Parts: sequence; C-alpha cells; structure tokens
Amino acid sequence: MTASSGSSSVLNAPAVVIGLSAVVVAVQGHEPKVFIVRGAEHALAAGVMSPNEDGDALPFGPFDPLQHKTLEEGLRTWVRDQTPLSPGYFEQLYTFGNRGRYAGQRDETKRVVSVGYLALTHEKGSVEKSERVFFGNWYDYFPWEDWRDGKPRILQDAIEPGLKRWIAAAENAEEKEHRRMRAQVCFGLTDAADAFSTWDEEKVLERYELLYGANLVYEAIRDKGMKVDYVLVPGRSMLYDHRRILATAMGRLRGKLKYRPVVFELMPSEFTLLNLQKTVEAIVGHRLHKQNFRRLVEGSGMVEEVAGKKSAEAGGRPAALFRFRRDVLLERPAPGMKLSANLG
Amino acid sequence: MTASSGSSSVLNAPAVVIGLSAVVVAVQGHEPKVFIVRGAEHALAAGVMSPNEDGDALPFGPFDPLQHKTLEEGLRTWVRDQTPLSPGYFEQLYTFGNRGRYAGQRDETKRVVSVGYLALTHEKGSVEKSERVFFGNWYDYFPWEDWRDGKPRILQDAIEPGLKRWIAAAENAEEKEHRRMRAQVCFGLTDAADAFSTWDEEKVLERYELLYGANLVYEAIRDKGMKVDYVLVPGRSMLYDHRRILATAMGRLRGKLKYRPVVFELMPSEFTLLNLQKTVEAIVGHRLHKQNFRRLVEGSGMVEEVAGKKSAEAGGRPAALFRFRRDVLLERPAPGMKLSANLG
DNA sequence: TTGACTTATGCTCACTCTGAGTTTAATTTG
DNA sequence: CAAATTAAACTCAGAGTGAGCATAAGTCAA
Repeated sequence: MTASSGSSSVLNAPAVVIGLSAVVVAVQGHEPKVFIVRGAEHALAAGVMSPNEDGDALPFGPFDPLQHKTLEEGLRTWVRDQTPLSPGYFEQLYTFGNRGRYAGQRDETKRVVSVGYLALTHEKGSVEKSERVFFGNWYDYFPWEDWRDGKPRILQDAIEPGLKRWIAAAENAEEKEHRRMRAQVCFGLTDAADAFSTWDEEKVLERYELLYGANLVYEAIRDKGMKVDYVLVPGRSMLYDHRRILATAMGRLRGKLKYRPVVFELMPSEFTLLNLQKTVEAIVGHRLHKQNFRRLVEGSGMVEEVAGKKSAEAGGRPAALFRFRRDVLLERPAPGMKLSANLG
Repeated sequence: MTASSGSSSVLNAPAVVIGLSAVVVAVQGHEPKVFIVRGAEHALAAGVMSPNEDGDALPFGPFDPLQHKTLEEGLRTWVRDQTPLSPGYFEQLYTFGNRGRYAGQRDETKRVVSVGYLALTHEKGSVEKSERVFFGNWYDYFPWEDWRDGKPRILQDAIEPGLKRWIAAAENAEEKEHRRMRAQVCFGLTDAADAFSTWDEEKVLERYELLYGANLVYEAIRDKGMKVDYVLVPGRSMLYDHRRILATAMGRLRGKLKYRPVVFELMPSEFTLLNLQKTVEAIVGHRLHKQNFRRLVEGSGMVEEVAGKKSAEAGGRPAALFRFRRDVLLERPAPGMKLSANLG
C-alpha cells in the first residue's frame, strides 16, 4: 500500500460526460424487439456523431446533473423525448468506460462513460412504418443467439471458422490455450468434434466481447481503425458501444426472467399461456415444453384465470385468459420461472 | 415523442466527476469483513471531505480518463494504493448518481457519480492493528442482516417500531398503504402479528434504502440536514454513499454465491468443507444443514479432495482437505450452490 | 486407558420437482 | 362431417431436497 495519492483529487480529476442509453424491449408477433433510433439527425442533435456517419442506435442522451436528480430520471427523460413509449420497468445494466469504444466522438478530450439501462414495455408504439425510429428484431443484431429453430447455421458457417482462425493466429502457446478456453466457455466450441457442447443463453455479452476481441464484428474494425476486408460474422452493427449495451440487456433479461416475474412487463394485461410461453421463448432464445411450462406458471401463483375465453388467436380450442397477480410480490421473496432447455 | 432536444448535446452537458469505490470482502474467523479506510486524512487527500468530518469509508478515488483505460483499471489502481491487498476477483455493482447523497462534497457544482465495485480476496492483509485501515465486520454496519443466531433482536427492538412509526406518519391512506407494502416486502413486516413472515436475504439494498427513506439511519439525517434527535436504528454509518454501496455488494454477493462459484475467491487454496460452509454462512447470513451442504458441494464437481488431512481446526475427527477445481468453469455453464435457509 | 465430547462422513427416507410424454376436449377449416 | 389445430388434464419415472440417524476418528480429562 502506497500513501494515498493526494495529487489527484476528486475536484481536480478531469471531467467526464455520462451518456445514458436505453434498451427498450418489447415482444411483438413472438419476436423480441428493441427500440432503434436510426440516422444522423438524432446523433447530430446530441452532438456526438460526425455528419457523415449513420447507423442504428439506442435512444440515448447525456446525463445533465443540473436537470436530472438521478441517473434514472435523466434516462427516462431521454426515452420520453425519443420514443413514443412509456415503459413501466427500468433497470440499470452496466457502466462502460472503455477508451476507444465510443467511436464517432468528435472531441476526444472529453471521455464518454456510458450507463446502459433496460426498459420493458408492451406497447406497440405505432411507429412501425418510420424509417427513423422503429422496433428492430434483436436477433438481427445477434443472429447466433436465436436457437428457437435449432442451432443457428451462422455458428458453423461463420463463427466457428472465424474463432478457429483467431485461435490459430495466437502468438504463443499460452495465448492459444487462453483463446481456446474462452471460445469453449462462450460458444461451447470444442477441439475434438465440430460440435458445440454447451450453450449458456445468458452469456450474450461474453460472446459479443469475444467476437469483438477476435475482430469478427464490425465495431471492432471500426474502433481500431482497421480495414474492412476482414471476414466478419453476419449481424447488424450499431453506433458507438450500443450493441454491447444491447448484449448486456439480452443477457440480463434472460437471466432475470428465471427468478423475477419480469415477463409480465412485456405482456398485455390479459394473455393466454401460449402467448406467455412464446414471449419467454422469444427472450431466452429456445423452445420450451408446453405442458410443463403451463404447469410451472399455473403452479407458481403468479397468474390468475379470468372468466372470459379467447379464440381470435388461431384455429383450435380457445385458450383461457390469464392476468398477472401483482400481489405475488408480497407473498414470495423471489417469484420467477425456472426454465430448462428443450432444443429442437 | 418530442423532437430530439438539440439544445443539450453531449459536449455541452455539464461535466461530472466519477468516484470509484471498492467493497473489498474477505472472510476471517468465520466473519464477513470489508476493508475500511477511516479518518479524515484519506478523504482529505481525495479532496472530497471537509476537514472536520470523519468516519468509515471504502477505498475510493476519482476516475481519471487520462490515466485509466477502463473504469475497472482505475478502480484497481485505487485499491492498490489504499489497501495492502490484491484481490483476484472484481465485479462492477452499480452506478449511483443521486443528488444530495454524496455529502461532504465541497463543490456542489461538480456532481459526483459513484460507481461501486465488489472485490473478493482471501488475504489477511496484516493490517489488523491499524486504526486507519482495517477489516471491519460488515454486520457492524448491517446488524439486522445477520440471522446466523436466529432473528436479530434489533428487528423487534428498533426496526419494527421505527417502521411502524414511519407507516403511521404517512400523510394519506394511499401513502400509508404504500409504506406498509414496502415494509412487508423488505422486512417481512406484517400487520397482524408482530412476526416477520418472509426474509429475502438478498434484499440488503432494498432494506437499507427503506430505512434511509424512513430516516432511520444516520446518513438520511446527515444528507437531509436534519437534527440528530431522531431515534436511529443501531449500526455503524459510513461516509458519503458508501454504506449504500456496501449494501449493494452484500446483496449481490449473496445472490451470486448461489449460481457462480465465487466463494472460492474467499477461500485459501486448501480448505475443509466446514470451513467452506462457515464462509458461505457468514456471507448469506444464515446457517446451513451440514450434511446436505457437503452432499451438494461434493456432488457439484466444484471441489476435489487432496491427499493430506487436517486436524489443527478443533477437537474432533480431522477433516479432509479440498481444493477448488478451476476447470468446472469449462464443463458447466453455471456452477454454483443452491442454498436453503435453516434458521435457528 | 477409558469414557465423554467433538467433528467428519456415510446413509436413509419421504417428499417435491422436473422432463417427457399420453389422452381427451373444444374449436376452426376444407 | 372429417381433418387439423390448439388447450388442458393427467401419468410416470428419475433427479433433487430437507431432515435426520448412525458410525468413524479424532481430542481431552479423569
């Protein structure tokens, strides 16, 4: 322990700008959607982007300590300004402060630290047709995360070869072993067969960061000023570090679903159990066993049946309608839904 | 949705200072400890505290965007400077930006946003005797969180009456109901009997925030500039928002323990199963069933037995020594330990 | 040396939870 | 009406969990 460095005090410390970004999630038509703000106009207004840049971004804006009493209050302001939504659920995700990962920034002397938030809504937003703001499918940005129709092709076709190239390119044996291990943990990539052994659906961020580190996603090329002749993995990129924040949100939501009743924030007030199941499947990215899901949900006391029936859905026996019992929060310490994979 | 407010751009936004604080946890003698830096000297060096203030603080310092490539790098620097430890595990907890909760700050124009980190170590630190820096028992700051010897007296004696006063003092029926509900969710406080029904050991932060909101902890009185003739709940206070950060750390660690093998960061390389159990108990704050704990740990594949035996512990049959199998991280997606309460 | 005491470790047992179905019911569509 | 489709009730075996008993292997004091 050295003496406390009296030299750099809080007050002398170079100031920092805090960027607040929101991953606003909704599930529409059994697909997980995230609210996207596209185009230079928005980013220029915020004064962050150079005029010729363009791309997808999350709703975001700077934290203004004079206006905003808390970070969340600031974030809510930006969401209100930039979306037609008023999400009922907000949760802070993570604070990123990496140098060089906020590309497009004009003034490099002011470092931008970004605080990511997750917001959930069941609103449509009625902005389907706009080019500038819309709900985008989050699997457009992370195609390898959607296992609902089995293992995504992109894994064999692009990711696995890309990672193997990256592993082979390690400078020494130690580094090579380290890369191999990371690829195994994140993507279940094994040496032996060309099979993926395990897949932890919550490791969305870890996987993205690995691809970033291996220069397999556009942002890595962009941030490091490399040429774009690299072979990239398919999947839309985003401005700044927004895809990383989206990855964080996906992982967090997938995890939280299992021990807190957050899915209901994504549901209308009344819903069928199949609806609920499809919503959960959209989020976690794999299919579930229908009968067991039903048993789990009904047995958890999280929902109650409502008298009427529903048929509009599709051909078949009409399903009962359910609603979320808000008072479970009082009864049980940690209501949620334990899920188990049922791939294929 | 209004038009993007072009008026406030990222670059025009008032700058903010980021404070990095570390909750460095160790378990010593079956007690959970947190590294404390006490005294004005330290805080004055950082330029945050007025000269006549004093108290317990976490190791902390400002984030310097010129020196530090990432937030975590900055934090590690401060931990290295202010403690004799080098923790093997770091995890970001939360970013707090509330106005008025960073008391002692001289210059109110520069808002301090604090990013809290959790760090785990098994080092003693050999600073036992110092008055200025030491490991403090975290239950000194949160006496109501230690249920290892049954329900803490402080709940009946101070907290329950305090909360009831707070509920009764609500201005209208709606607010009263809201307060009642929060007290029930956080402390299991029920209307009917004077019994606590449920206790979610992970809700450490929620409980602290409730006590803060009810003006039952010193920091609330301090931050709001109130008189100290309030009846406060026992428990040491901390400088700035550090007790809140500690609460966040406790809750997070208690949760993480159950699904990630983080306990082992707190253990020496070789340990007995009882040692491991006592460490877990210290963290989660309640006792566990010995035989079942052993079955769980041995069956999880997280540990392997080492040849030698150990006896120094106490009178009784010597226990086998175990060590953590680092490679479980490769085999299983989410190794951890599911725990169940066994109070009394 | 023995008996009391202490801690470790092995094992049982009932009960719940979970994964994976089968069967029957209630509709729509061709 | 038959075929297709979705809902919903029920079964069953195996794994996991909570609780406790029994035995093993030491220490300590008389």
